[in-house]
Order: sequence, then C-alpha cells, then structure tokens
Amino acid sequence: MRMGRAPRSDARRNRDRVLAAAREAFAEEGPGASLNEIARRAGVGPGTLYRHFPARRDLHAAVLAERVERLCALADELAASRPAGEALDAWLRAFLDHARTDHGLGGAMMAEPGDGEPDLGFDCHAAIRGAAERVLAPARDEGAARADLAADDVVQLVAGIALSTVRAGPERAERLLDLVADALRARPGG
Amino acid sequence: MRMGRAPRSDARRNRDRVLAAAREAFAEEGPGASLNEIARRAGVGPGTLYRHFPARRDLHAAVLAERVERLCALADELAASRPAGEALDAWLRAFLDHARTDHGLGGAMMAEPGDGEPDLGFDCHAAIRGAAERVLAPARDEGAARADLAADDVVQLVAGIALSTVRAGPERAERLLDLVADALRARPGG
DNA sequence: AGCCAAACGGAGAAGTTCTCCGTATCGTAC
DNA sequence: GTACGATACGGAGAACTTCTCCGTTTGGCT
Repeated sequence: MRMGRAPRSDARRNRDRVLAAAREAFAEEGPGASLNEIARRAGVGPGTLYRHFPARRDLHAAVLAERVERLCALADELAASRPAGEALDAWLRAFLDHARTDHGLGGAMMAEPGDGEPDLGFDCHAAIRGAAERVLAPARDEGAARADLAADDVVQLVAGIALSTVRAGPERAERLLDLVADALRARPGG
Repeated sequence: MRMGRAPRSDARRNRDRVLAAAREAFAEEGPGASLNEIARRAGVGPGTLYRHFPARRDLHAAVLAERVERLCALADELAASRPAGEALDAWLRAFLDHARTDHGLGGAMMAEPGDGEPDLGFDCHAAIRGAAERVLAPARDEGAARADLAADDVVQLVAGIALSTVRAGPERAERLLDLVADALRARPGG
C-alpha cells in the first residue's frame, strides 16, 4: 500500500466539489445521473471528473463511503447495546433504508460487479458484509438466527428487497423485510 | 377495445423480425441492449423499431409475453397436480428462473414503473400476479403458507432475489430462494 | 524567481435514444 | 391490371450520453 505523495490542493478541492455535486445529482436523479451534468455542476471539466473517478462505480462508492461507515458503526453499537436478535433486526432495517436512499443507489452498489474494488481503498461490499457478520454472529450463537445463515445471505436478500421496491413505496419495502426477517430467525424444527 | 384494421403484411413481418432480433440481443447483452443494434440486426431502420415498440419497456414486454404465458400455464398445472405447498414452491422456482434469464430481463420488467401497461394489451405484471395468486391461495387455505401473504409479496421477494443475483451464480439465487420459501410457510406460533 | 510534475478543461470521437418526413409499398376498388 | 390512398418504411439528424486526448495552466518545491 504505497501512498505516493500528497495530492495537490486544487486536486483535492476539485475532488470535493465533484463529490458534492454527485451527492446532489444522485439524490435527485438516482444512480444513473449524468456524469457530464455532475461535472458541470461542480464547475469542472469532464476530464477532471473522470481523472478522479474513472468509472461511475467509483463515484458511487465515494458518495456512499461515509454512509457505509455510519452503517458499520451502527452495527457495533447495536451489537453492544441490545439483545442479539433485536440488534440484527434493527440493523437490517437501517441497511434497507440505506439501500433504498437516492433511488436505490446503495442497493445498486451491492448488485454491481465488484471484481477489483475502487482504487481509493474503500470496499463497500466487504465493509457491509463485515458489519452484517458482526450483528449476525451473536444472533446465530444465541439461537436467535438460523445456524446456517451467512452474512452474504442477509445482505443480498435485503439488497434485493431494495432493488425490487425502488419504484414502490417504503411501506412495501418494510412489509417485505418483515417477511424475510422472519425467515432468518431460527426455526423450532430446524 | 377497438381493433382498427388488420396490420399490413410487411408491418407484421418487420415486427416479427424485430422481436427475433431483440430476443437474441437481450439474451446476449441483457435488458439494456442497444435498440439501434436490434434494428440493425433485424434489417429495419430505427424508425420502424420505434413505431412498433415506442418504449424499451414495450419490447421487453413483447419478448417476455410468451414466456410469461408459459409461466401462467405452469401455475395452473402445478396447482392442479400437486399438494398446495409443493406447487407454490415449484412455481416460485420457475418464476425465479424466469426472472433471471437474459441477464435479469424478467426481474427488470417486474421492477419497471408499470403505470399504464403497453398498448398491445399484455400486462406482464398482472398476469404474473394472477398466476402467483393461483398457486398461493390454495397454499394459504391449506395452511401451507402464511395466512397474511399476498401475491405481490411473493412476486416482489423473488424478483428482488433475481435482481440482487444477476451478477452472481444461480446457486446463490437458489440459496436465497430456499430462505424466503421458508419464510412463506405458515409458522407454528403465527 | 524558476522549474516541472501534477492537474486542469474542453474539444471531439463514438455511441445512444428517439423524431421527422420524403419515399416506397400494400391492398383494394375499379 | 392499374390507379389510388392509407399504411409503413428507413435513414438523416438532433440531442444526449460516456470517455479520451492533449495543449495549457498552476501549485509547490528548490
């Protein structure tokens, strides 16, 4: 993990501007917002945007990084302060919310290819999988969740709910989450 | 439901050619395949493609119509020939398969807007919801499925699995379906 | 002050969706 | 079998997108 030299001040400033513009644009238009338009809003040329974020995916990841970190922190807080089953449930609800915001940006990120994560090392997939594991493991141990359940399972299920309900209301999404949350609980006969 | 006059023979031929080209293209590239390229493959101009299918959505629907009809027929066969719980389970597996083929074309269709279905009356959403209801109702009645379960619930859950696993292998999708299938069964305490 | 690596920005290539309208064709009425 | 009008064709092109290339500018070190 070599770290080259520190970026020039204008580079840093422009990167921040692009990120701010991207946040706005994704909030309004969703994950498919025009990158050209984002550059324009940020007051930089398209070339500058692409230098900082070679692929749309990188911009998604950068915009989400902060939120994902919060989500990871939340996992630890919940795991520390609540009964395992309850913590899992609460975290899944928070994750669903995350996956649905900005017209499904978070959910889209989870469904994207993912081979070889973005340069500026922040691996959303891994971070979320890790957080899920930290709320899931205690629940599994205490018998509050199925013993055969993996972090990937819960993450993909909830991301799926987010993706299939982006165009529908939040109440639909919560209804579906109620159903799968049920599926994750340990079963008497299982 | 006025039906104007019968379409001209060349119109019908071109429509079929476009449909065949679209099937190929979607199979190779997924739901986002270039419509221009589809027109080119079909040997027609872009204008012709757009006259027959004003929106990408219409082309999706037309390509899927036949498959969806098969899926609906399957629902009836299963409902007639198997125990309710088993029929539901088998149909969900078939639906998942459908939703995943062509890089998630079927799943994408279910997630698309849907206000005002395509002109040439075939409403994929309604058809699938109807089929789901026909396998779900008996299961509900016999206590093989949760009493509070609606057709929309199962359809959206399975579509979600399809969407979140398009980039992953089929074994992931089946794994997730096993989990939600469990959730749909009636629970002892519930 | 001077230098140069780093960064900028915008023109433009290539691709997309979708429209418009002059032209060709089909099917019918004679 | 031919003339005619409604129907349908097709491709040029407008407006957009993504992404690249390269001449020009600028920040920060010596």
